[in-house]
Amino acid sequence: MSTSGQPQFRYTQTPSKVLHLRNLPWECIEEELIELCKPFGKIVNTKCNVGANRNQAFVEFTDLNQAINMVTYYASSSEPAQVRGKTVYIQYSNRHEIVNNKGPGDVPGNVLLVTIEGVEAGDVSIDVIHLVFSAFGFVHKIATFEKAAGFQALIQFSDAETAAAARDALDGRSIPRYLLPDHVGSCHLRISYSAHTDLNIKFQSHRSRDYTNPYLPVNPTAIEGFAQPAVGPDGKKKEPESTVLLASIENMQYAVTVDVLHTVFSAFGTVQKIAIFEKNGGTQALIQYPDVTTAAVAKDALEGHCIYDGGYCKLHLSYSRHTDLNVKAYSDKSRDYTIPESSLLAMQQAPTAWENRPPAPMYQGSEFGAGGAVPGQAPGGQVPSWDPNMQAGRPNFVSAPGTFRSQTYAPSAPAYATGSHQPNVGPGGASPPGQPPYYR
DNA sequence: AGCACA
Repeated sequence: MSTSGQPQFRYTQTPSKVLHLRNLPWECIEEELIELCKPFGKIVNTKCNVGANRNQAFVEFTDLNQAINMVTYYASSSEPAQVRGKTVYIQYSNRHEIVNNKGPGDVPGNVLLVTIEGVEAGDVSIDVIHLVFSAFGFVHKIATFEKAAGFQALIQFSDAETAAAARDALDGRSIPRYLLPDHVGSCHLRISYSAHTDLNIKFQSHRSRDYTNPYLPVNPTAIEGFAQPAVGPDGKKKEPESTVLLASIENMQYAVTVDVLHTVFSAFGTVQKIAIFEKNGGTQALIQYPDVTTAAVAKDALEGHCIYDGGYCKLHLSYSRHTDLNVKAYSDKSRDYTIPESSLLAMQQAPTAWENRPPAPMYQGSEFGAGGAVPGQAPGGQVPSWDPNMQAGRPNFVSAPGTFRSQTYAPSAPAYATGSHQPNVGPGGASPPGQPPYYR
């Protein structure tokens, strides 16, 4: 018989060596928490920018007495605890240790993963993204893509400091309205760190840009308005050949594993990579061969055939627009047979290859083979997994009014619409190169 | 200004 259902009342929480701090400035950083708390004892862990407004934090002392000292001190002090001039409210946390202090997206790096909420890929041009983020320093590269979380961009800066300045200033903010199409409501930026350090941009396109290499070839199929469906002599859509086959598995009464597919497709040559994913309620797989010829042979030989007798697991094959799959070397849904098993552990730091697709204008979807290090998708900052959402693309890609050729780069930075009230620019005292935006 | 979500 406990009274566990009883709510915690104010001022009656049991002491904990973990303190809960609230009303912090939203740009508060760990160092400021430590500065505030260390007079009372040793801090073993912190978690800042907690909550939807990022204005809460947790601080964990080595022992309970230190936490009690801090709480009692400020309970009777005439000077309230402050960070950046804001009064900070301190109480015991209802937990006794800080768990999971750093997720993958919290490990600082020079590449930001930006999720632009509430927009479609066509709503925010890469030039707008470039403009917004250039306020904090030279943007080396940008890659955009769509996945379940929404429209996302990886933005590469020179260093982690510049990236952090951009993140601190823009996370939770909106892109200024005048930079967006009228139909876009709000578009909040959610920014975390990517595990990438150097994006591999193969082409300048409406989805990717390498500003360090202006001579990088333009991918003509990736320019808005240029792409037209490739049509064969018979008037049907023509699929360009590829080393990567897309297999749709029909009537899948039995589990089809990576190993099963490897066995089936190895009959025609070396299988380099396999990825299995769900698409529209069905199961599909991508199978990569070293050359187009092998892929063509396998495609013709297996098309319409069943993996198991009795019409089970019938294969329908087409060429994928992927040219090089970016898959986890070893998982239950994917395999990279080109990676020696001995080096699987070293794969942890392997960079993502931003693969371009061959000229395949009927696919207006992403030309990239992988997503970024999305929290929850690439735990521990490991190699991002191949993203099944990339496969089908979006046939009805909405054209953005500005193509990348006609877009000019305004030298001045935009103002940011925000509900907050921070007059400050250049967070943390660091003065970013370029023109910092004003916030109002 | 009121408790983290990988």
